[in-house]
Amino acid sequence: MRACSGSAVSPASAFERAEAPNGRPVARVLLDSALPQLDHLFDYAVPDELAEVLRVGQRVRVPFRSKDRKNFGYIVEFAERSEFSGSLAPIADTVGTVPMLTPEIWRLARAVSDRAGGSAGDILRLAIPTRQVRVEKQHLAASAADAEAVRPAGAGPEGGGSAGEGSEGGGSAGEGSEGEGSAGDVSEGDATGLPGTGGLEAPAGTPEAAIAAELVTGARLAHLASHGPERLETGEWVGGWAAQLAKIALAVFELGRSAILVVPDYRDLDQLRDALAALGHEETIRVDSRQSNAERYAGFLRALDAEPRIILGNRSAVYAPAHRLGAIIVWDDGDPLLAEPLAPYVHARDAALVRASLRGEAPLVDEGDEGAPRPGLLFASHARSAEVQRLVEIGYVRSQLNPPRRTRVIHADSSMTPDAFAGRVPEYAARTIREGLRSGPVLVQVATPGYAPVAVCVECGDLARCAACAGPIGFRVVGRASCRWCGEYAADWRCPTCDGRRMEERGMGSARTVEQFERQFEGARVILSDGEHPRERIDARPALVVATRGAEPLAAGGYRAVVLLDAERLLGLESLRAGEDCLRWWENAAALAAPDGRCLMASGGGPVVQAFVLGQTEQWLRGELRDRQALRYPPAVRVASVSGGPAEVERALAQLDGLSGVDRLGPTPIPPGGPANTPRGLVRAIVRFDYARGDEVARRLRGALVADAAGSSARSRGRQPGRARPEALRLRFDDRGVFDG
DNA sequence: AGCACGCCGACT
DNA sequence: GTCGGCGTGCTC
Repeated sequence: MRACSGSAVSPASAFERAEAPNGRPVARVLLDSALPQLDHLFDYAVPDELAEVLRVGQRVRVPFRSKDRKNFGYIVEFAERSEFSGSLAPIADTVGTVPMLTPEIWRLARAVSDRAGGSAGDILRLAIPTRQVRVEKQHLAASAADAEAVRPAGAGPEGGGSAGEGSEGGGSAGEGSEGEGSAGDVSEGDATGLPGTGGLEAPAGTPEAAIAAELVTGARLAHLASHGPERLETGEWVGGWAAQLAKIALAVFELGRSAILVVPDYRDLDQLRDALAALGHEETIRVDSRQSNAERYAGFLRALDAEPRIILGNRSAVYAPAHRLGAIIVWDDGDPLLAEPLAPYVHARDAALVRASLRGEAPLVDEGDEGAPRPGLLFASHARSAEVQRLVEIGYVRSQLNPPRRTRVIHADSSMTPDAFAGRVPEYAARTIREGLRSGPVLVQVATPGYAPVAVCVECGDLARCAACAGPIGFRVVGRASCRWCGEYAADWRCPTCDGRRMEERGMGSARTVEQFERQFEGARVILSDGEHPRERIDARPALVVATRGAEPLAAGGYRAVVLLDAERLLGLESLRAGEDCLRWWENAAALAAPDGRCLMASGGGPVVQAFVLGQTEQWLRGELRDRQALRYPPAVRVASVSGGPAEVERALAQLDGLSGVDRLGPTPIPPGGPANTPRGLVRAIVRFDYARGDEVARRLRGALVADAAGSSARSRGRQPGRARPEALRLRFDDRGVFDG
């Protein structure tokens, strides 16, 4: 029935499922606008001629600012009466017939933006792609044909859906039994003989099925994935994590629920897509920043259908609409790619947490998503983030107990290899590399891309700095020195200390490492993979792969050895998260080794290296979190940065007076210039607050921002047009970089 | 962003 | 008493 047989149940169209005015004369509309003052619902009259075609979630054009100026927006709800004292203007027009904003996504956008001090419209821009009329027509024609083919039996649009609803009733309360019951339905579903479901193995009884069964009852889990690649039935290799998450997502799907898989980058997407395809699931909806608009919109429309789907995408996939969402699965939430660079800068992890906490309470129409229980939440990774560790420690997320399989790690510290450098690597590491190369590929992870990260004066040895911006000079390419900040070539460089004219390379970038390896391991095939030229996959033949962190290719069968270089350099990065990031980079690299391969930590020492070598990363993380608790650093507390003109910032901070659990650092001047070319005279303060205070802090700072924006039109008059006021108040919540200087 | 409204100074 | 400039605030 419902699950895999989704398309056998004539699915009511999104239009039919959405709430109609039903005689109510008022429509509440969220306008498309970036202005914070307009981030609330505006009431409009439902005109008689549109009463039949208006639906909740629909895109509309409404008069705004004057009778004949029109603005786009979404209908969020209908109401009997309006609180607005003036007379209501009527909705002018509809945009298509598809209700694009589901009630769930509206509540999600509102909750997420409230938490981050931003506008709901900014979230909706991530959630809803731009409409493509051609794509929409195609989709509507196709689903009309589908419905036509199935409906004649006389089954109402609710037939299949409500059957599912019945067994779901106690879902959020029950534990395992609910999962078994539903899993039993699946084999019946297979009997419908639908295309695409034939080859699926019902994974009942597997650990993945057990996790899925928990997820659909609303469980929140943290899971450490085992190291090692896995060969798919198609012959392709993917990370074992991808094979496992694909099975979990598929098991959720077979319980009649949608699953959303959120991953950092497109290489992760490809692996999961392949793993799902190998399990027989080809209908995955992809949400990907590299897609064309038409592709994105087509996928979006499919996600709106009244059928469970597996949705696979990068950070904005967390906002995808989904029918009866059963699980949100986030892979490697510590990866900075999951941090949204657009306002209001909400991390996909936080959006997932909010989405998984929303329980449907709104009145339902038909078998709408509101009726479904809360989705489950799964954070999976090879290395836990401090944020998820915190969630585990406060008991909000449950840690999976089964210990992951881990590549054997060897530490070749300086005591083992007393300065025996024969080239780029110590002799012990060189031996490991040579041994590995006899039977397969070897991975060497290095800290820095390019040729050499640093240039120094040949005469006095001082660091070379850019004449234009004072940034550090390095060699991205052999012989070509350029500024690492602004990219300016250092052609006529002069040492400010000794007036020397020549500089030389210091340190080892990936390109220089390749150069050295070609000498040190003569005859070996040396392959470079870095951010600029990433290699996604390599074959099983012997090769020495030099990769920067995060750009390691997947090797068929896994690497014979994984060698981690430059630990001191990575740990020396001036970041609050340096230790946590290192553990993630190292664990992810070690996971690429073959089951009988080795991981060699070639240098370094100290607690982080020790934790990695001994496999005691959770203990280290616990200690780290305790330290941050004591220092009031995130994620033990939340932070918000408040920047702008000194007066504006002071006004905003004054709103927080008298709130307990809140303290502030600064304001301090923001240095003008820099990478973002900050204008002179701006200041920034950092507000730290307990999680319990988050709603209140966001509400008050947001209030200050709205007031500032409202008064801004007056103050900005007479200024050069087009440019935003530089001293305007800016808010940024939970910025991971605030303490990194 | 653009428009209306109101407060205040200057002028027939 | 009234016209109009400009600063302020609202937009259903």
